[in-house]
Formats: sequence, C-alpha cells, structure tokens
Amino acid sequence: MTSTEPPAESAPLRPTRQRRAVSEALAACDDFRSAQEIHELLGRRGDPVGLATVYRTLQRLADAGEVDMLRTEDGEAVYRRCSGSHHHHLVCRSCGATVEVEGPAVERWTRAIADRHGFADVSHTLEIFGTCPTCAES
Amino acid sequence: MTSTEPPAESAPLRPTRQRRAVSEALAACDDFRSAQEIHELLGRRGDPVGLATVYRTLQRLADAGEVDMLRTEDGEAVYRRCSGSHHHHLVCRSCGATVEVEGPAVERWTRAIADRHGFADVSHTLEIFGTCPTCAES
DNA sequence: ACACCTGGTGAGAATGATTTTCAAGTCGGG
DNA sequence: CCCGACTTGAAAATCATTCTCACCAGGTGT
Ligand SMILES: [Mn+2]
Ligand SMILES: [Mn+2]
Ligand SMILES: [Zn+2]
Ligand SMILES: [Zn+2]
Repeated sequence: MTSTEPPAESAPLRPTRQRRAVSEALAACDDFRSAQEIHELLGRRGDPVGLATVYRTLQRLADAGEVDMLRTEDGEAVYRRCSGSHHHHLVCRSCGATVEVEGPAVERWTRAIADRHGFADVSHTLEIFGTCPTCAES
Repeated sequence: MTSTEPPAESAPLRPTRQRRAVSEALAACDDFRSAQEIHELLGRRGDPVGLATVYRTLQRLADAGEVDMLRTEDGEAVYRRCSGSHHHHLVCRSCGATVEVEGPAVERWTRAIADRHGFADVSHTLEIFGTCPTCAES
C-alpha cells in the first residue's frame, strides 16, 4: 500500500442477534448495569450471549456514544443507555437509581481550566454519588 | 461493655519503616502514582516494602485524607500527596503531570443538584484529563 | 532487661473484572 | 451458492487488588 487508505473506514458493524440482545437489555433498565449483570440477565432469559461479546459490545456502544459508561466507587465499569447530549449523573450508592444532570457552567469551567494550563485533547469525568430519598428511609 | 466506648478510638497507628518509606516515596514525586509503581520504586532503591503493605498504607493515607486517590481512565487507582483543602485535578494522560485546581462554583453546584433531588450523604468525583503542553509537542 | 499482647508484615494464594486466543460459525456481496 | 471478512464464545491469560496466616516488632507493664 502506498497511500490508498480510506480515512479510517469504520467497519459497517453487522447486526447480530447478540448485539441486538445487549442493546435491548440495556434499553430495558433505567440504571447503570455492569457487563457481568447484562450477561447474566440475558442468560437467565434464555437469550445467552458470551461474556466476552457482552464486554465487546458494551465498549463499542460506549465508544459510539450510544451508552454512558462510568466507574463505580470501587472501580467497576457500568453502562446505561442515555440521552444523546453531554451530561453527568447523580447516582444512588445503594440502589443505583440514576438522575441525569447537566451543568453548562461546569463544562465551561473545565474547558477554561484546561486552556489556562495549555492542556489539549481534554476530557473530564464528573459524577455525584449519594443516597436517594427512597433508600434514605432506612 | 455497657456504654463505656470512647467515640471509636482510632488506633494510634504505629510508625514503621514501611509506612515511612511509602510516605517518603509519595512525598518525592509530584504526580499520581499507582501502588505497583510505588512498590517497584521502593524495591529498586533498596528499601523494599511488601506489595500488600503498600496497598494497605496507601489506602490508609487516603482515608486519613493525607493523599488524594483517583482512578485513571482505565480504572487503576493512583495516589498523590496533596494540599489539605478540597480540590480536583487536571492530569496529563501521557506523563501524569498534575495541576491541582479548585472550583467553589462547582462544589456549590453539585450540592445544589443533590439537594434538589433529595439525595443525602453526597460526594462527587471530578477530574480533568488531557495532554500537557510538554507532551503535546510530539 | 523481660515477657506479652497486639498490630503490622509479606510471600504466595485467591479474587474478580476485563482481555486475549483462536477455532468454529455467520453475513453479505458477487 | 462461495469466499473472505466479521463475529462468537469457551477457555486461558492478564492484572490490579485482596486475603491468608505464620512470623516479626513496637509499646507497655513489671
Ligand atoms: Mn461534562
Ligand atoms: Mn469537589
Ligand atoms: Zn437508592
Ligand atoms: Zn504530559
């Protein structure tokens, strides 16, 4: 090859039973779920998908921006189908209930801070954890 | 025991060579380091400390608020000696260079959001990742 | 200095999440 | 159909972090 490279052709992505299954499982729940949970859930409902495939699919969906991924306080990655626009989450530490929140001011602030220090290719993580009103009444 | 409990006596914490070593190693570098890195570093300079001990010590320091802990984008926990007041970080994804940043407005905002949704016992994580000016000039 | 109790250590095994392997299965265009 | 490119998934491999547990050391009372 000399220079015949199509600008990073993003493979069309085939529609398979597995990918559909993961997407649907995700669409079905409202809060963050780990790859393991999705895998087990699918298995239980007789639509088994290999664990490796669940991980692969979840990651692609995340890269494609179709789902949000965040790490719980103990480092486990969890995914959730979310609205398209950029936002963050208020998550209940005990039941996982999630509220999407937006903060234009915060976005501006992080960008400003990064600029001020000459950092490029910036990204940020911002999550709020707490105990939801339901779980509060012990 | 009936009610003779001194409000959770926090054990005095013994000053051992190991604990000192970890603290010093941490004091010596300016950016975030993982437990593994600290462990290897100490080993290389002939002041070996068991990996398990490094993990234990780092966690205690973090609990005691003496060091900050955050998770890199791929989920690894890294520690750094920091100033006492609450703040966040602007971290270089490639070299680890760190800048401490404060944002009173952000703190207020997260508290307000949590209140609005009735969440209690709230905490938050906020980190900014990017490529520092030095690493930028590839 | 001495015995003793308790916290601290660390080598190695155990966990657990995520990744890699790679042989076998599936898709879709020609 | 037919082939090559994309997918799968069971099992093995990675890797960070935790646990076990026999052994060691700091602090305390004598
Ligand atoms: Mn944001
Ligand atoms: Mn803060
Ligand atoms: Zn809850
Ligand atoms: Zn850098």
